[in-house]
Amino acid sequence: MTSTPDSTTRPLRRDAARNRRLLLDAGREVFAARGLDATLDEIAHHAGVGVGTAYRHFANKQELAGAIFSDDFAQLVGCAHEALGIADPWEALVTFVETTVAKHAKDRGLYEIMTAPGAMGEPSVQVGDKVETVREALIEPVTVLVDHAKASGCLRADASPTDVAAILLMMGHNYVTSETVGRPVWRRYLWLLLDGLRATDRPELPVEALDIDELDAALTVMKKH
Amino acid sequence: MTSTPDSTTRPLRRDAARNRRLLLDAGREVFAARGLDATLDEIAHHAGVGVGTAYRHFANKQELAGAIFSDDFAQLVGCAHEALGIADPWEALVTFVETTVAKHAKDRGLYEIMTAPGAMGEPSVQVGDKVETVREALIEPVTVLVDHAKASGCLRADASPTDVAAILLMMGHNYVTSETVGRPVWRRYLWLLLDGLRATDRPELPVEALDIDELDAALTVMKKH
DNA sequence: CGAATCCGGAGGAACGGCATCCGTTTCGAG
DNA sequence: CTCGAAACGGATGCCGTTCCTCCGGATTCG
Repeated sequence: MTSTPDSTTRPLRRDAARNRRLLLDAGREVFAARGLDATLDEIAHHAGVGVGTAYRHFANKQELAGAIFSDDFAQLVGCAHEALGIADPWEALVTFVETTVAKHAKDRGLYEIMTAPGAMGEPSVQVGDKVETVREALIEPVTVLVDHAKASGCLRADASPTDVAAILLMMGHNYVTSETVGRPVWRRYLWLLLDGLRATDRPELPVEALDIDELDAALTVMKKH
Repeated sequence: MTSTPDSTTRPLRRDAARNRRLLLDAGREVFAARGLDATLDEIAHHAGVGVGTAYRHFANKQELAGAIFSDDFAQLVGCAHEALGIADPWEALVTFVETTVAKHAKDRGLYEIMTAPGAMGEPSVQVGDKVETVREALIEPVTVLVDHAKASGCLRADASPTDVAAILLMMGHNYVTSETVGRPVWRRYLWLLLDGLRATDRPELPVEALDIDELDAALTVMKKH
């Protein structure tokens, strides 16, 4: 009884710990570069370990992805709430959108996992005491952000929180482009989209925005490639 | 010598002709619905014929796709040139973009083939006497459209013809959404994008537009999924 | 009617990803 | 230092996909 062996937290052997870290790092890099459909083989090789090792540490890709991206999720949700503290409502909204998009631009895996719900083991975050989907956790703050911006008249009145999601979606195409041309072209098009969102005596948008259920349905269909 | 047998144009047997037509129709439908990566097997089955028949009529998917989409290409290029005849420069530009996008919304295959250069046997059109890529054929008229709109002050001064391409690209996400929610949501976001393009004392866009070569490079990379 | 032509769909070949298994190596407690 | 437990690694098998061929039998048309 010198060391009460805890059934849940085993004291990992040194090599095991090292390899686990190597795998996580490699996973981060590879997912960021090639997206979620990178192979565990690929990641293991990149980490300099065998595939078997990878599978001993993580039951499958989903688990690895979960371990890797949960931080980013938390950060993003945090950012949304921080943005609520910004005085200027337009700046608040833009800040959130821009940092999110910036993260996506740097990390293809993050974009894909946030964009393909349930595709990779239902991305989730700790918010307070309960665990939620990232999207669930973002709905509320984004709604507030949008409402404030509309109330203050800087965001067009016919905008909707789901429009933010749609924009995040649409931006996807620009990340690959930006990488291949070696210039953050995505900023141009984000700007363009945001300019479209601005309120300056613009005609009303022709079709009603998505509601949350529709958005979910749409995302779910998309994940099936 | 009653009927000089032409080596290039054989008089197709009746059933063969019928099946060929069936295949083309089925191809149109299936490509439109499921995109370019539909299987020839799928198309054949949908046409009510065997796979073998499909492969006797078309060496592969590319050939079938070519036969199917060349019409649309021609139409689109035609539309671009017609738009040049419209008096109001903004309306001219919007007309072209909107009809193109509308076609894409109805036909996922068309979107994909125009968006993934060389992915499916280099899409081409007859323009006058020479054969060009659709994109090649569109560059010139679109450039003129954009220039006119800028000159007349209705299009923001920092817009570029490649922005039109980028918009076409970005719109891709909205078609699946529109289908699944059963409402042409794509119109909303096209509108949003166009509103972003409008000229009303807007801050200049933060990053320079793509040039043609960059656009090509980007598309080429994207086609590799 | 008969020869030329076409049909159809079972199935072979090639591929790529996922996950396992087991002989070998490394760790670390005593 | 020794030895058993733990971890390693990658060859290997499995499975789902897609592409395309092949050939006995049906159709067409002169």
